[in-house]
Amino acid sequence: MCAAKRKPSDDPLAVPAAVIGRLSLYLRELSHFVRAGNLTTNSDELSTRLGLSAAQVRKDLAYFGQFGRPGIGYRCEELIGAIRSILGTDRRWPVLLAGVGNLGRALLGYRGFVPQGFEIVAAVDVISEKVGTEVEGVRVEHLDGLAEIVRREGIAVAILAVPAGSAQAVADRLVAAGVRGIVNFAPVTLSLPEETSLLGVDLAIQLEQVAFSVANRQLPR
Amino acid sequence: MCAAKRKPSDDPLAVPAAVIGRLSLYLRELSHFVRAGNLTTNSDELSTRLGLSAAQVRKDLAYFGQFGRPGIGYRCEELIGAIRSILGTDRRWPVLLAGVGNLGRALLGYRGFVPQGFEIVAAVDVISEKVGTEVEGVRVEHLDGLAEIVRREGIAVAILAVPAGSAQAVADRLVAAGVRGIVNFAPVTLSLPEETSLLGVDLAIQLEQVAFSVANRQLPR
DNA sequence: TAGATTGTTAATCGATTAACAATC
DNA sequence: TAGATTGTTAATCGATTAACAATC
Repeated sequence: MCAAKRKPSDDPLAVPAAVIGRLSLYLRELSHFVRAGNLTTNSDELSTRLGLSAAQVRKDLAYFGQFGRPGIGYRCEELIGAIRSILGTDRRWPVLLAGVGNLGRALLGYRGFVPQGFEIVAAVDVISEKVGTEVEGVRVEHLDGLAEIVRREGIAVAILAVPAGSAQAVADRLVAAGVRGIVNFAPVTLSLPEETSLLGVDLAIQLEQVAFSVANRQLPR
Repeated sequence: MCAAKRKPSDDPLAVPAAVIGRLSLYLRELSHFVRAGNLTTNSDELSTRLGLSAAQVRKDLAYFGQFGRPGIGYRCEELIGAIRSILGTDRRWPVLLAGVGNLGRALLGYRGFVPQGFEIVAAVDVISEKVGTEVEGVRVEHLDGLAEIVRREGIAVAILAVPAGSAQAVADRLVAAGVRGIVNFAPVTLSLPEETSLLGVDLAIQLEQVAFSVANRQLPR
């Protein structure tokens, strides 16, 4: 009746989340290399730049195929294409923004999304003064129109930038409207169906992590 | 002549970075519990809420001491105080913002920092039209005044929200001015002295991670 | 007391690293 | 060819989990 829940470890094809995180970093470095005019790179250069081991870079990439040539290394453009294809960013992702506050507005104006394949094509809010306005070329619509917007724009991924108090309710509505992945900037833990991808970005927590590290860093001896 | 570099594993007191990350999540949940009127909680409740195991919660906390009572659990307020003390956020951290663009402005207006002990008390930029203005009650000063600002305000931690192209140069100046930890929002890998704490938050990468997860999620069978 | 839940140890699991044959 | 660097296997390391005596 109820299918057994598969843990990640049940799936022999499962790739550790940390590997996917590093894939994004490799992609970013490779773009810099290309901009610097480099045609090829290798696991040593890539790993040194990122503070990893060369073996780790090779192993990470090996989860997905053979992208390098012994004795030569990796062709930057080729590897960029491969990683984009793995991440799924070789195509364009229309993104919905929920919550046009301070942070939401900043995200609407952020230039870094489009080159990576993401474009915020719609924004929703509940404040009537905001609804109907246009911010950074994107029309702000009412939250109530969510399902129609998601269908109209073919949206799979949303950014949640609403106040903490309404984050869970809005997240539920996003899921109900068909959104399949959410980047959540509200400082709350969301409960969502397992099949919804969720990544939390808590700005205060980022500062906390650095503060701990500063406070506990041993001084060089 | 050159002191041997200590790897984290050399230090028997070293706590895994992942543990510190979860500490922030425990703190956030505990605040919610308190707001909901709960006096005590336990490793089961905390872990379920966060999708972890109860053993992990207990083990994480055990790195730092004994905060619970067998048969009872943890007193929320008490544990909050303990975690704040561990993270170093039981005191106020004055924060410097470098880069008053779209994102910088949003961060200046973000209400979530102060309750966690962080206050942006100064902002710097290089654009002369911005210098001298006041944003969200914070005066924007010129980057050239960095060292004096850091000294004057007693700043240890900075947020870097400048364009990618100038991030490394500005980061170098932050370090030279005495900043000891940086949260970097520019989509570049920074090279900084080992003793500087660094955390990168790349907004496009957050979306990439969710996109991968959405694209590769197995549909429920 | 009986029930609940901790802190901690030992066992398991998974991820990273080292090493090297294959090969450009 | 000699040198460089990959992909991959086996060894190591570290983190998570399970289990349970201690104890509120």
